[in-house]
Amino acid sequence: MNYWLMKSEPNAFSIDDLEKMPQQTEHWDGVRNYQARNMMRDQMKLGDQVFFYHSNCDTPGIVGLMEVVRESYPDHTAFDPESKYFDPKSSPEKPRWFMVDIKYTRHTRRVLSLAELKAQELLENMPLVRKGNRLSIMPVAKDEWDYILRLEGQE
DNA sequence: GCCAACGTTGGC
DNA sequence: GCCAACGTTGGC
Repeated sequence: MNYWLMKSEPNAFSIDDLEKMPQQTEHWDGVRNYQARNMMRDQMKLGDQVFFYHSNCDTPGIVGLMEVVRESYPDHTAFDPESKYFDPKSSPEKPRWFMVDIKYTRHTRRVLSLAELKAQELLENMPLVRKGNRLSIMPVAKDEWDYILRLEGQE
């Protein structure tokens, strides 16, 4: 099993929005970065566990847990000229962009802020806390995953 | 293939 | 709102 972290701006789509979706499930569309796409397309598997991260907000940080419930398939928003994610270079015959389906598991008991994560020596190798990293999807090592869940239990 | 210009991300 | 860090684009 793999572990991941996925970012979303809560203004656009928050953990609360995900919880309210039918089946508490939504497709993770709009990824337009090749590195992120490749991980999603090639490595995200059914049952993989995912941290939901709120970016570009008052307190950026991990706010919940989710699970991959459908492996990658073409991102149809790329085919829609009305969509802000439209990409004329992607077509149903030759899709360029992909998405997975994600299901809500739970909120974390508290927000694990970026500031708190940055203060953890054991997390210093996470791309998340490294300067200039802009990946919207990134792998999380199992020991990092476990460490963060233990951190959640502390006040 | 190089690289300047430009656009985006995202913390602060 | 600012700006650093990147990624992408396109002229040459």
